[in-house]
Amino acid sequence: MPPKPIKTAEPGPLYFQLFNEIGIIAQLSASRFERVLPHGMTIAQFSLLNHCVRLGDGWTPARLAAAFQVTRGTMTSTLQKLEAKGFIRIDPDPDDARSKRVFLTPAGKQAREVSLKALAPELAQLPEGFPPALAAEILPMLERLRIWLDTHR
Amino acid sequence: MPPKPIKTAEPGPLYFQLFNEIGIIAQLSASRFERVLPHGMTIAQFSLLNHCVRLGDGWTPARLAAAFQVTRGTMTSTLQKLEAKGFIRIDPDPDDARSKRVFLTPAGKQAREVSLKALAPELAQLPEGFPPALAAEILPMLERLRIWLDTHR
DNA sequence: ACTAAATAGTTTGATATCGAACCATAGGAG
DNA sequence: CTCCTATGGTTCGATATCAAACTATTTAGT
Repeated sequence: MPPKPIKTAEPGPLYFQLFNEIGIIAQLSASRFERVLPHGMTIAQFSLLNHCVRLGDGWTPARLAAAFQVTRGTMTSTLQKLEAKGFIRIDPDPDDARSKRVFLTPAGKQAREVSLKALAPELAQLPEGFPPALAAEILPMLERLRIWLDTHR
Repeated sequence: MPPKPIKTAEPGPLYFQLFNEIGIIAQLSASRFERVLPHGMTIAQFSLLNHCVRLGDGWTPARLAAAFQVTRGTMTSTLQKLEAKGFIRIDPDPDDARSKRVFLTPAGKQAREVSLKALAPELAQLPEGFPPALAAEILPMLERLRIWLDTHR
């Protein structure tokens, strides 16, 4: 049996631990948020409303699916839920008969506001355990990782 | 009513963005890993095998559920799948009649090896986009966040 | 010693998500 | 113009997960 090569370090376990931590944090934060969100409002639904408020609406479902890294099927489902509640309106795209456009309704904007208020106390107690400075520090690195994962499929 | 403290900035959006990135990375990495894992092997199953190899077996399902931050019901399901494939053995706990103990079988250890090998190429191309040094840098911060989220429910 | 509360594991019903198949439309290549 | 490929959206079946209810056992309080 060959002797173990003297590596600086095996990076495998490191990355594995990294993704493990990230997975657990995602799970913990999701369940935390969903607990305080108004009944029937899920993270996916709120995120979509939030996205449209912050970046403007009129997006196509396909672009929304890409933005949130979910399949188009999943996005169809999410949009149907939101439309059923009257939070969004889905119009045909005038330029492309295959496509559609998603618009917020006043009720949708209001639902987003309510959800935001419900989330606020949860976010407010976070800095005590994890200072905003730290969050600001790791955010660019996480972005970098996300972008790389996204582009290199 | 006390006057509003003069904040430097609203930390809300920052944290929101943080959890958003983390959620997307979790999703991307999970689907990435699951694509290369041997058929029928899920992240949850592999993680459990890996956990038992690295930290030793003989754990109770309840402790495993806590370690992976899933419900006991979910852990029951995962363990049943692994037991059906002959990758683990579940014995009664001699000290506590309510409890059980989970042990790896040789087949389980081997399945973990095979999965690890399947994962290796995926991990190997990661440093090009995200250097191990960066991973090592953010890992402690993520741990801190995870621990805080875990303890402060 | 007895009862109440906590804990371990399972089961059940609901749901969010995925992957694959499907149809309709758009855009090029010849 | 005609096909061929790419794209947008939907649907369907499978699955992993959760929350809640349930049984069995242990632990603690009185």
